[in-house]
Amino acid sequence: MTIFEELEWRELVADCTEPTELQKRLESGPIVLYAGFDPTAESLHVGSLVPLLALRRFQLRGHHPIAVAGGATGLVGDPSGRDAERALLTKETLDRNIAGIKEQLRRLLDFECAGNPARLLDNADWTAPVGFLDFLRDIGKHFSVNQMMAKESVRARMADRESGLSYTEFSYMLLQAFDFCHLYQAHQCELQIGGSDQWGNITAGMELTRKRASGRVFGLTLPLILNSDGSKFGKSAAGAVWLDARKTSVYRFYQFWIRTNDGDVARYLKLFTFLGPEEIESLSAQHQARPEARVAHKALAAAMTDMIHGPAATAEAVRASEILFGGGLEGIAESTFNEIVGEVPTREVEKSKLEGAGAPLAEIMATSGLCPSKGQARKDIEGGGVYVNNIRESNPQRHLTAADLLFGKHLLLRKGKRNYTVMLVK
RNA sequence: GGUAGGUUACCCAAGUGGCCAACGGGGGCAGACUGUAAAUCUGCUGGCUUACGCCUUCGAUGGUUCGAAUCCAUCACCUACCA
Repeated sequence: MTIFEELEWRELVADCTEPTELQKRLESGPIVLYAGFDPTAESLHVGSLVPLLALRRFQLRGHHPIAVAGGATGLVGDPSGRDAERALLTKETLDRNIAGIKEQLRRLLDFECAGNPARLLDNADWTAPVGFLDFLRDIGKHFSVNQMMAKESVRARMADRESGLSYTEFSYMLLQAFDFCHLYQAHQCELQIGGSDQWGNITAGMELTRKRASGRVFGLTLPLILNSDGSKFGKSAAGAVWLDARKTSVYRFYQFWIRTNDGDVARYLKLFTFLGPEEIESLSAQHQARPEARVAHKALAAAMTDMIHGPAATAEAVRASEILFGGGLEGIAESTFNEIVGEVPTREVEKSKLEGAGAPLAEIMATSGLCPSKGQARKDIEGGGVYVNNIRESNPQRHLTAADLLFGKHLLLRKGKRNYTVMLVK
């Protein structure tokens, strides 16, 4: 299977310029390719994994990947796929975001391997030194406003009278086009990959490269991942699922994948893991035979957590999940329980609160963060959605005392099926 | 600069003097059924309160009124048309 066939099999090709020519080029020898990552937050999220892993897939086949951090483009803001003007990021925020993202890119690509190590570049390096007048003359001259207006990202915003489009964002595609052209000239980069919303930016870059450097380059876009029910992939109740363990704990990250819809598991194994056709076939078959065992879900969650957080952290997340979803807590050993402390969100509570008559369960639920307010906590308790040490507690008058503590210092609070918090008494 | 329209809860959106903490939809949370799935059905969805009830909220500020999301004035922001 060639790299292109692999991408097609994984359903990773949304669109591609001159597919036949590109395939020929890919088979004729290693190619330099790049993908850009916008520093809109200090961490990448699971959605950004698609292009990033695509770079890695190319690297594994001997090609030369370049990850570009958008130090320059991030200052301007990409209008693609956005229905409203972005707030400009401050330079300080941007610096912090870029630093965070660079670190994550470093972990997922191989920068050390012999032959085709990955490279990490920042487009501010070649964009910042260019003066405005030079940019207008050298780059702007190659662009037709008529064509720019026809691009989907621009047209959508022009059509939407409510939001409009600032000159700043309108210019974004020139910056990204300049990147491609620069990378072609400086690093012989012949292919840009990106999300399907990047199509307009990519083709703009191809055109500029052709006009300005007489270079023939290719573009390939990856699909926007949607859940089978049409909702956006990568959003959980708490918001985006981040790669940074400080923003999304390892346990939550693992749980995110575990809870994948049945209809999506096989597809996600192809999209996000490095498992081959045989392994994925086998997992799918096992899932079909015994869906309740969720073998494929576990394989997906373990593979992803391992990829992002490493094997040791994965083992802990798996273990914590087994304990919490494995049944009751009766007879559980303290050492076993301790494995979930810290893995699951953990909060502290004053020991004095639980003395005497104790503290109202509703209040503890609110301070645990599981319920947004005491009133809501009371409603949740009455509705049967609250569990203390994994036993349902439906009396809103319930008070918690020292007698409820596990091992003299812990409370395991749960709301709904899968939201846990450990309270640590101190 | 002129004219017209708009700003309501997480989002969309109804409400044009008291029956408004504010219709409806979406989203979210919870329950039932299950398999930590999907679909379906049910409840909840400003805060405090066991409850009666109290408090804060309809762009901002001030005013009219027994009473304002609703009327008036000023200001801010958004949109369209004109210049």
